[in-house]
Amino acid sequence: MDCGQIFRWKKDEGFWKGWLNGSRVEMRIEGDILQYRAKPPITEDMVVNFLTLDLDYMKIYDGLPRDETTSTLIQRYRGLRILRQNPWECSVSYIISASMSIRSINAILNRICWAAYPKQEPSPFPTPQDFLKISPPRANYLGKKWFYLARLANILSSNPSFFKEFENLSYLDAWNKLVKGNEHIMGVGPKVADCVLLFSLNKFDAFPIDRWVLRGLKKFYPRILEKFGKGGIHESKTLTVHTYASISESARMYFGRYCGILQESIFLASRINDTSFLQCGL
DNA sequence: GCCCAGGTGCGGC
DNA sequence: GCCGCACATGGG
Repeated sequence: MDCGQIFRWKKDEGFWKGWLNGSRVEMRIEGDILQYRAKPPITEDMVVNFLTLDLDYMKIYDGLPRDETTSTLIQRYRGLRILRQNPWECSVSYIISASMSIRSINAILNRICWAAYPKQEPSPFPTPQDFLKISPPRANYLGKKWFYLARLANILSSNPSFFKEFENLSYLDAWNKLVKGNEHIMGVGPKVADCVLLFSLNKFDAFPIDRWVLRGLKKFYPRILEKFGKGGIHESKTLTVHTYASISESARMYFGRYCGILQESIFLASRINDTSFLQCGL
């Protein structure tokens, strides 16, 4: 809930509190029991869907490779799940996320929500229509990103089912459409596209590669990267679309159909040495 | 002040 | 196609 997959959830009095389909939800785990508190528009099916309780993670783990590193990661992060987010909110979050710290992303998203609905506290995430009504908190706030968010909001208000078109596509078709096709969204590059596909469009074979995952692959799975040559991939330089797609494909070949689920473990394991991350308490 | 954060679009070769 | 750069924000 607070490691950067989804944003704006807070732990308070033992409950994780956040938003689901525009309504307030609180949840916690007591022993083996998952409890949630929510009002009528929220159904149990929604909670089940949000937490991907329909997925059999034990079966998914069984399908992952048997090497020692993978086994260790599975053990260490057992219980870590992919959350099914709203595609619009997810896209906004990750368009903003580019080259930002997770803390900043949270702060910015909270600010946008408050700007849209200042009377509600805490504020839900704005609909595309309501996003278009707000003006940036100050001049040039977020720079070009603000413009990208407005473009996306415009697309969605004229075509609310924009993201539905991606549901029946294979991962690769969806990714190509988002990154290169006519459906390209400004601000959505190779990595953000993977996050949107994995976290909101059911593409569990998406494998987002950010600086942490790249470091993690280098450290934990050097063989996956070896075909790119020694020192062929420099951390400080951004990957070209071609190289990105190639590494992503290698990961998919090695980890299989649910590589996206293991990706989250690699992300966390890679970040665990980072001091700013230690404050998260994971 | 300087470096680093869940990268991307753009212009110059 | 690849490379280098600007780009906002906020914490260490």
